[in-house]
Amino acid sequence: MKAEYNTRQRAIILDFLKENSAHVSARDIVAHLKEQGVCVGTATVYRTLDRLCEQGVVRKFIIDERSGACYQYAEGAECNEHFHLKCVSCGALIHVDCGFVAEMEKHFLCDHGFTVSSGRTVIYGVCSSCSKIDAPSGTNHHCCKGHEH
Amino acid sequence: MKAEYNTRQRAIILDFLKENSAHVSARDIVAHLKEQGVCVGTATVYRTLDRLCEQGVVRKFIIDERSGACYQYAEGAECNEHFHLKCVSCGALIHVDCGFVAEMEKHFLCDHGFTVSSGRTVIYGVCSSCSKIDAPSGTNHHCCKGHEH
DNA sequence: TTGCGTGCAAAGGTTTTGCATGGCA
DNA sequence: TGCCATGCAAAACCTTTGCACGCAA
Repeated sequence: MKAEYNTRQRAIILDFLKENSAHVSARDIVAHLKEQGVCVGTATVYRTLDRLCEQGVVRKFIIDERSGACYQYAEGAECNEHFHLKCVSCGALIHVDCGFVAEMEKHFLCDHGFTVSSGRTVIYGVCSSCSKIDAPSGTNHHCCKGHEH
Repeated sequence: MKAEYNTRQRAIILDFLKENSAHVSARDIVAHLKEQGVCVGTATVYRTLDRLCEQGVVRKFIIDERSGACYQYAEGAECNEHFHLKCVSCGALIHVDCGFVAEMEKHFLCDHGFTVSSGRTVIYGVCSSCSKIDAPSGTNHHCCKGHEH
C-alpha cells in the first residue's frame, strides 16, 4: 500500500476540476496554473491526474485524439450514467445525463451481451443550433470550436 | 468540387484495409507497405486515410489515445442505419440493426434536439465473448487482435 | 528521517505541414 | 497540360520518463 501525500499541487488541480463542471484537458490545467502564477510542471499535472483517475476521483475521456484526453471531476456514482454528444458541425460537446442512458446500456447488455462503456462513448451528430442553421449544402464545416487552423 | 485521382498508393492502402476485417492503425499500414517493399510515405497514408474517411469509405476509431487511431473498411452505405459496437478488448466491430437504433435516434432528437449520425457513431464497451473471459484482474489486455507488441 | 511528489528537460509516440516533384486525367 | 497526390523531412502535439531536489508525515 502506498502512502498518499496531500500536496499543494494536488489541491490546486482538484480545485480547478471541481470548479469546472465541464471537461478540462491537461493543457487547460497547465494554462490555468500558469495564469494564476502557480508553478506546477506539466509532468506533475499528468501524474496527479493519473493518480486521481486510479482513485476514481476524476474521470478521463477521449473525445478527439487531436486534442488529447479530457478530465472531469467525478461527483458521485451517478456520473456513470452519462453520454456525450458531439456536434460535428460546431464541435460542441453536450452532456446527456437522462435516464435513457441506463435504458440504453440495459438494452445492449440484455439483447446483445455488450457491456457499454459510457465514459468512452461519444455519439456524433448535429446539435439543435446547427441543424436550424444548416443549409443542405453538403459541405460540412468540420468542427473546431476554439481552434483556428 | 474536387477531382479524385486513382493512384497506386490509394489502391494499395484500400486493398490492405479490405483484406483486414479487423481494425488497423496507420502504423500497421506503413509497416505493411514497407514489408511489401512498396515505397509510401507516412504522410501519404494519413492523407489518404483522411480522404477515405471523408468519403465514408473507411471508418476511424479511437480506441486508446496512446496507440493512436484505428481504421476499418466500411462495407457499404447500408451501414448508415446501424450502430457500431466496438469491443475495446478484442477489437471486434459489431453491427447493431435492431429497432432500438431508431428509438435511440428519436429520443435524442425529441428530447435533446440532437440529430444522431448513426454511421459515424461508435459505442465502446466489451463484447459478450470478452466479458466472459475477462477475469477481474484489473489489467486489460487492451485490444489488438493480430498485434503483437 | 523516509520516501512520495515535484520540476525540469529530454524523449517517446502519433499526426500534421511545407515544399518540390511525380503522376493521373 | 493542369492540378492533385506523393515523398521526404521537419515540425507540432500530447504524454511519459529520468533524475535530483523538495516537502509531507
